[in-house]
Amino acid sequence: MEFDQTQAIYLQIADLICEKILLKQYESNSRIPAVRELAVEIAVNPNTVARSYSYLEEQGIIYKQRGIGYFIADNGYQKTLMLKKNNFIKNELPKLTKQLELFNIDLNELSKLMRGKV
Amino acid sequence: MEFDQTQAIYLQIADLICEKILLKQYESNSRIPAVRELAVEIAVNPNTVARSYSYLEEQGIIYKQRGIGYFIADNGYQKTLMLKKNNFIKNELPKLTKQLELFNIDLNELSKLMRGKV
Amino acid sequence: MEFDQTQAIYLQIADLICEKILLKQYESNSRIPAVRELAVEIAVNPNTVARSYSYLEEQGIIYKQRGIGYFIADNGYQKTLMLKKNNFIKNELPKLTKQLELFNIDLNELSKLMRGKV
Amino acid sequence: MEFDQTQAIYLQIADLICEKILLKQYESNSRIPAVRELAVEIAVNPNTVARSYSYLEEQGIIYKQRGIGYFIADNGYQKTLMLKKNNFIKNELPKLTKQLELFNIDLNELSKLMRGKV
DNA sequence: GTGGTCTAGACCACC
DNA sequence: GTGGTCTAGACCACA
Repeated sequence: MEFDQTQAIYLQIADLICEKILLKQYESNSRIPAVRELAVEIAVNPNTVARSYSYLEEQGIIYKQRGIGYFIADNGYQKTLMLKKNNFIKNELPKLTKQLELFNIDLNELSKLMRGKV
Repeated sequence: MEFDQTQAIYLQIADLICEKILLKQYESNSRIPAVRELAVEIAVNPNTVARSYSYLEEQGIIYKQRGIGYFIADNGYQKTLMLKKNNFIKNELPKLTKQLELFNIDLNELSKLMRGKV
Repeated sequence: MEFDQTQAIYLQIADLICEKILLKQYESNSRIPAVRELAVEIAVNPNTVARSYSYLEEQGIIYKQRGIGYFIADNGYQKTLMLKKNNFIKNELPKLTKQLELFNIDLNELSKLMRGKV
Repeated sequence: MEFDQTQAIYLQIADLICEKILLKQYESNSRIPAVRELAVEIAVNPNTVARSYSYLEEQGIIYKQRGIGYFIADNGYQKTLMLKKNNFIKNELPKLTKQLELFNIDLNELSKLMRGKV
C-alpha cells in the first residue's frame, strides 16, 4: 500500500479502518484483521499496525479481547462519525475557509473543482 | 508568535510569508525582513528563519542578494498563488471530497458551517 | 576526512555519495549509512550529514523510509549521471571552453596535461 | 551585468579584468576604469569593485597610483596568464579529469560538446 | 534504532 | 550590516 509521506503511517492505517467503518464495511462487534495479518497485507511493520489499533482503542472506536483480537465498538459508526466530523469542523474547516479566501475560490468554483475530481 | 505543534515551525514561517504575499502586503522585488530581525520579532532562533527563507528561495518565491537581504521574486504573487493553489487542488481537495462524502456533508451544509465560523 | 574549504561540507558529502553511486558502489534501493553513523565515520556533526541527505532527497537521488533510513532511488545511477552530467555541460563546460581559449590550450595539450596528472 | 550566484562578485569582477588583459584589450601600464565608474557601469557597490582591484593588486596584476587610479602591471599579460593557467592546471584540471571519468566522457566527446557550444 | 527539528552560539565571506 | 555554515546538544515522533 502507498502512504502519504506527510502523515504518520499509523494514523493513515487508523484512517483506513475508520473509512471502512463509515462505508459500513465493518459492523459493530465484528472482528477486524489481526495485527500481523494486516501488517503483511499492507507491507508494514507489525508494531505500526499495533500502534494504529491501540490508538483506535483509545478513541473508543475498537476494543480488544485478549487472545482473540480487535472488534468494532458498539455504535462504532456513530462514534467514528462524531469524532471525525467534529475534528473536521474544529480543525480543518477554519484552515479551509482561510485558504479559499486567499486563493479566491468561491463555493461555485470549489464545487466544479470537486466534480472535476470525481 | 504562536505555532502549531503539528507542523515544523520553519514551514509555518514560510506560510506566513506566502500569506502576506497573497494579501498583497509584500510586493515584487520589495525586501522582506532580515533573518535576524524576523527571528527576534517572532521569538524564534535565527537558524529557523534562515531555513524558511532558503526553503522559499528554492520554491522561487523569494530571491537573495548577497550581503543585502531577501526580496520577493518577480511575479511573486502569481508564483505563490500557483504553487499554493495547485498544491491545494492536487493534495487537499481529494481528501476534502472524500471526507465530505463520508460525513454526508453537501455543499449547502459546508457553506453554512463556514459562515458559522466567520 | 578532509574537506575543501571553499565549498560547503554538506555539498561535499553529497558529492561523495554521488561518486559512490557513479562508481556503482551503491545500488538502487540499497541502504546508505545512517546519518549518525556516517557523521562519526567522517568526523562531522550529524546535522551536517542530515543536510546532505535531505539535499540528495530533494534531487531525487535518494529516498527515505520513516524510522528505517535512507536508500538509493530507483535508477539512482541514471538519475545521478543525468543531473551531474547536465550540470557539467550547462555550467562548467562554457567556462572551461573559455579558459582553454584564453590560455591557448588546445585539446592535444589538454590531453597531455591530464595524462601527466594520472 | 549578471553574476554567477555561486561565486563572490568581487572575484567575478577580477576575472573580468583578467579576461580583458588576456584578450589584449588592456595593455601594460594603461589605466583601467575608476572604481566608481566601473561600479556604476556594472551596477555594483563601489566597495565591491574596490575589493576586486585590491585583490588584483595583491596578485601583482595591477598597481595603483594614489590620486590617479589603477594601471595594468608591467608584463600584465604574462603575469595574468601564468597565474590563471597555473591555477587551472593545479586546481581545476584534477577535478575535470575525475569528472570526465565518472561521466564516461572521453576527449572526442568533450571536443564535440565544446564545439556544440561554440 | 531511525530521521526531523529546534536552540544556542560561533565563525565566515560578502556587500 | 547581510546571509551561510557548522558544532553541540537536546527533544520528538516514528518503526
